[in-house]
Amino acid sequence: MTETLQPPSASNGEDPAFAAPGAPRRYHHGDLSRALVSAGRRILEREGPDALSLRAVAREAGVSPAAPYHHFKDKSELLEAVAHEGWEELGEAVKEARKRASDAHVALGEIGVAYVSFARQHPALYRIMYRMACDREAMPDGAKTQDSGWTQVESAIIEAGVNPSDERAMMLTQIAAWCTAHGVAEMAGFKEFDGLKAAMGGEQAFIRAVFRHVGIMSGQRAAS
Amino acid sequence: MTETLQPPSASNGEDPAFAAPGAPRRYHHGDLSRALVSAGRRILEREGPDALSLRAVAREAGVSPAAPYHHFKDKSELLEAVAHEGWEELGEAVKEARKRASDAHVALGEIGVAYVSFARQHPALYRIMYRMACDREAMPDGAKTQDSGWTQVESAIIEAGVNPSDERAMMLTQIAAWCTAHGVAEMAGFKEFDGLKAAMGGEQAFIRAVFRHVGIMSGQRAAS
DNA sequence: TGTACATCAGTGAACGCGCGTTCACTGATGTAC
DNA sequence: TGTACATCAGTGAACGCGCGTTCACTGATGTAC
Repeated sequence: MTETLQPPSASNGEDPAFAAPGAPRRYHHGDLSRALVSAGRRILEREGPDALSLRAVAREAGVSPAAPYHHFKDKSELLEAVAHEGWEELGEAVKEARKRASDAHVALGEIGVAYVSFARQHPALYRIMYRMACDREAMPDGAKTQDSGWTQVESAIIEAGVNPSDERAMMLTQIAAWCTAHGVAEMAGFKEFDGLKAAMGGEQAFIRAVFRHVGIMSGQRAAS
Repeated sequence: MTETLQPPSASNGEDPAFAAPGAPRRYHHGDLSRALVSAGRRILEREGPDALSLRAVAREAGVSPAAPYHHFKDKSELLEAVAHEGWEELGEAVKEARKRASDAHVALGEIGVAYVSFARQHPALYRIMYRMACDREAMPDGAKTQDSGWTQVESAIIEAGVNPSDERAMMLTQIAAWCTAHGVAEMAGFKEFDGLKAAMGGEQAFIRAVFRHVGIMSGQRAAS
């Protein structure tokens, strides 16, 4: 039995949490906390949000159902961690999009497209990110920390010409942007739109067109 | 035992499905199918979407867990029926809003506000309406029948000046309208917006302002 | 109008399942001397 | 450098629960004669 356990200086890479699937695992995992979160994401990707149970996550990580309790208070804390990672990556994508945008007037649009693209690439993850936010009826913490999507959008709005001391205009523009992006993100996959998507040469073009049509994200109304 | 059963000509109103809670029920229910749907809605209202199990619905309707199977193939068919009723009512609200709108250029805005108001008044119902739509990645059937929201919006778009034979513009405007409405509907409850809502004198005013800010729903861009 | 009988719409007990969580435990690790 | 021991991070069995669904059943209804 001890034969299957490896010494601390195992040869399976520097991060034992991501050892090769078949490789025997050490009794102490190394970084189970992180491994659980990424197991959760794998389940989301493969089986969707409804399959994301605590037991399934433990199973996927190759660990007993009780093990997660050494790292998370309960199931919801684990799910929050998964969602949090999602928001961080979404923030990263938004940041990149903003960097890419040549001028301030197209930045909001680029951000919107990046946002929706992320949601469409990780639909199950996005779903639980939002479900947890809706459950507490608040923006996710991860969306508002420094460098997060929220902050990025705030800067982009200012750069697009909204007076930053006009609190109401700032807030309304933020809200309008988020609502639009969320709406498009959740509905872009609907079959009804397949024809239009094809006619436009892909989903990316379709998303752009919807944003352009909505107006706000193109920047021209941002300074209303 | 037979004493608690009533003859067919019971005195508890014409619709036996909605008899007074305490009143003894006949063995044959009368309209269990409908009673189950409204029991489902009561559960949604009271306990939220996660509590909506088939057993809970049967319990709420005062019937054994097996009874629903005489009316619905399985759980999901029952949930579809609940969602369907939701879409019908939403369509009704949209229709009313359109009637109320004095001129074609404000109709889309009015529709948007009505849509969001419905979602906000029945958040749990709206949640499962949408969840089921997302599960099959398509607009709900109930949204597209005659007199439904979809049809109403279509007409409103035409009246607002979009050329009905320009399929792409029609479709894009439809999509933009739905995405926006959905986004606002799901996010309007977030705590972050409480301050702004209060400053504006209520949620209704807030919703209107967001739509105005987004642009599309005010009609001025509908004829792009 | 009364009776026999098929059909309808319920009952309630049971099935197997996967879930979240707890518990006493044990192997592995790291620190003090 | 070696040893004793506290602490950490796992195990695996068990708990009670509510779920969706099936089943043989039975009471109520409606129809044919």
